[in-house]
Amino acid sequence: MKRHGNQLEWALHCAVVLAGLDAGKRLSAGSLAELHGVPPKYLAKALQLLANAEIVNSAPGPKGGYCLAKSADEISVLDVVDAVEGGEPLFRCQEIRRRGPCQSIGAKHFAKSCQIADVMWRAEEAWRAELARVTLADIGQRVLTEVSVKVLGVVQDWVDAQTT
Amino acid sequence: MKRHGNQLEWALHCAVVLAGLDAGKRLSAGSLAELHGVPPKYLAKALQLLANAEIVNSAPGPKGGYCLAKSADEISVLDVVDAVEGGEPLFRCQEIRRRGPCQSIGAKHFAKSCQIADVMWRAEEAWRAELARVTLADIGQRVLTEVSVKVLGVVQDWVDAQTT
DNA sequence: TGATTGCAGACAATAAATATCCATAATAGT
DNA sequence: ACTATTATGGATATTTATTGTCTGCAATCA
Ligand code: FES
Ligand code: FES
Repeated sequence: MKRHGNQLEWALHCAVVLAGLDAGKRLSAGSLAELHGVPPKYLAKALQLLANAEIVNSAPGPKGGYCLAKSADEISVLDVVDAVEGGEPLFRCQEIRRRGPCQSIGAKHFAKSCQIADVMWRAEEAWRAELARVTLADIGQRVLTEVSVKVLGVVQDWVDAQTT
Repeated sequence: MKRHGNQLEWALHCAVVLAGLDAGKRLSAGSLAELHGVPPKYLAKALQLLANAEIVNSAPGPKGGYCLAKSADEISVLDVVDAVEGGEPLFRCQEIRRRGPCQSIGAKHFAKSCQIADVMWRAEEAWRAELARVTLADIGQRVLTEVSVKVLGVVQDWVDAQTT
């Protein structure tokens, strides 16, 4: 089976699409999957993560589907990333400094975190800070000014057709 | 989102240990593996990546092993990360914006990169900048001041025993 | 020469990501 | 009340990435 891509990219795109939706309207997981050309059942899992994180609001039944749970300027890209990735760090330290000849040394001598992990985590904080600084509203803004009117029109028409 | 494997932690620790080595001395892959309590044959793969990236210098035969290829203040943490992870980006965009109802639109309408990928890559640049700012010498410095003398002594003695 | 070590590639095992399926519950329209 | 639509959560299968091992070869040193 074809390799489709990653949940994070899907979730971010869905979030931005939902941010551009008219108030009161919703899009189903199936519609969002078709729009992005990804497997519907699997995308539904990603959307569930967003729903659990209270980034999107879900409703079952006909006319159900997803919409943003709060205004687009209250949702950062980091919120979406953490929701999908479970907030796990990029760098995972397994405390290898305690092994080998050091494994007999008492834990009290290793109070602080490893200096190497420190560096990696500081960098990760810089990454997160950058993601926290951008909201879905910011991206929506840029999309409106930077994406060609042709693409914008096709997507808008298609979304309108789905939400009638 | 790509997460970092354990090889990175191993490689970083090895690099810092080599940075603290007396001039002219070397440590074998087996010794470094024992010091960190990791599988020797697999650690050797990581060390080969560092050697290919010309971060460490390798020598075969008895008295062989690894030492830094340049001075510790010329090697950034980013250099090691890129060597081990192959310089691949954390966020991989699969251009899902071109699928679904948009797939019939000509490629010329999609000239620039996706606004979402832009955000992710800007954040990644912040991460890389932070890693580029720190050198092995910086870490060595911090280790000397922050790690307990007990641990420092055990490691130093053990390294001395390996390099006689 | 024999022992030690790094190198490269092939291979096997394990973990993680990707993808599907199903049973259940909620909702809207009839 | 009935049906069609949709989200949810769990179970499961499939594919890919990571982790780990093995072997043959070349370089080095005593
Ligand atoms: S022990 Fe994990 S990064 Fe040092
Ligand atoms: S198409 Fe890949 S991030 Fe938008």
